[in-house]
Amino acid sequence: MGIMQNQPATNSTDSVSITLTDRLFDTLQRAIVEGEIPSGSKISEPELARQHSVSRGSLREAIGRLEARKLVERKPNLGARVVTLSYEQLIEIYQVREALEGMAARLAAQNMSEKEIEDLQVLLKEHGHEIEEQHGQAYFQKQGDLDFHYRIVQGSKNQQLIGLLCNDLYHLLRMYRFQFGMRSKRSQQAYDEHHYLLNAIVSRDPEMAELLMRQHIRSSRRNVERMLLEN
Amino acid sequence: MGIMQNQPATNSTDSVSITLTDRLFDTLQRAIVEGEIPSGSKISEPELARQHSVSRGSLREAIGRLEARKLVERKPNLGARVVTLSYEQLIEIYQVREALEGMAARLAAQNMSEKEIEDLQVLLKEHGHEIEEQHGQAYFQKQGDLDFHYRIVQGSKNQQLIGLLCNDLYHLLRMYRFQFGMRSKRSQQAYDEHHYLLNAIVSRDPEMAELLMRQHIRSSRRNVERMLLEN
DNA sequence: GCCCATTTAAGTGTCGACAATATTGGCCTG
DNA sequence: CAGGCCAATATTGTCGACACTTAAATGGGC
Repeated sequence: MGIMQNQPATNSTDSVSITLTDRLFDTLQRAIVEGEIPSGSKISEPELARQHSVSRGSLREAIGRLEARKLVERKPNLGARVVTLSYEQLIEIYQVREALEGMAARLAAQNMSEKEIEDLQVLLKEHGHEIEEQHGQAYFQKQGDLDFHYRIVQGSKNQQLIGLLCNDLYHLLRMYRFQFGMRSKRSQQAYDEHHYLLNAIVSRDPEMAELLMRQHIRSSRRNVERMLLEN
Repeated sequence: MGIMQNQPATNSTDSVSITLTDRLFDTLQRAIVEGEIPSGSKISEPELARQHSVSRGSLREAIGRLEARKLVERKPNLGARVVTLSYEQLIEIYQVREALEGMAARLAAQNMSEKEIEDLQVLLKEHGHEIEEQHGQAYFQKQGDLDFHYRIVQGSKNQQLIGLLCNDLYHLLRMYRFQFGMRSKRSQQAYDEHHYLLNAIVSRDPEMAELLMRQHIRSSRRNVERMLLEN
């Protein structure tokens, strides 16, 4: 299901021997991101523990990780609450993305393998077809955009960058998209921008790649600003 | 009946380190950053727990936070190891810093208050004096540089940015500085670059501020590259 | 009826113990 | 003597229980 499933670094050998806390963390993260556990609500440790049939200790470890990813906030002796989404915070996230993904694009233009670039071209072409078929309403804004960005980030080969974006920021962003119902309405433009960016990467032009990625994200941010001000 | 639980918090002047896990986390983080717990070494939960007179549960929560800050790596059923510092990873950190702090400088040029800017000018002037007095060997490279960057980041007013830089990256960087003995030898140049950057902020020129910050960090990275290649 | 102190309940922080998994050392076999 | 299988040990994962803090409820005085 999830395209950027959380598979911490060692994504090879054993996929079953995951610890209980890990599974619990994944479950809770998905529940929070998709709004199943409402934003801003308090988290009762005994209740959640019973509900998932785990010990409070394990649950607390999972909550700790959620806190590290800024999905919940915890105050001593007061408990944890799911983070409350605000307009300002969303803008902040876009600013951080602009900086980090801009750098990712720069590095990707230098470090992506020829095969990775080819695969990305194929992926982009598929996106184009889907937009034509569905007039850009369904798939693209939902998962395709993240897909494309995800590959660019991976292509940077910078583990620090990859960790920050794929582990910390993307889940927060996904949470906003779910709960604010952010359908983009500009799939065609986004597709074009992806195309230009990919061309810069094909040309191995880091400067241009960073520039285009930053413009792309800025443009996306402005779109969000407009959309939220309409409500 | 009562077991001696309460320990009147002797060692540090922490104002509000309420929970035990918090104190333990601070202690361990410092120990790791300063190399007291060697880089790459395995962390034995029973031993550390006994050594610090805490339960294994509390220790595990602290380790979990250290893992979130990428100071330790943990593999299921195998335990945690202090992260091993590598040349490549340090370069990666500098690339991330270039992106994030560049954005921070851009935002700081827009969002810093006049008073914050004045204070920063005072701080920079002090740095200048210290460089003259000590020929730039002691204080500046050690804390002054981080001090300056810290204020710029705060001045961005972007909480996401502040969190990423001051919580996640800052300690990793400090760890490298400690263990690689990174004395800069270019305090004068760094001071000049700080000066130019601050001028851009005074002029409220975001574009220029970001450009100068990125050049400053790139220059710092190249210096590190030279230094490490000499060994 | 309202306010404040005190008691009561609920929730979080911390601990020690048990179960599952990995590592060490010894023993047997070739 | 080497190498691999197996028991014994140590370490990690998980659990339930107790201590302390905060929130809620109760009751008495005005």
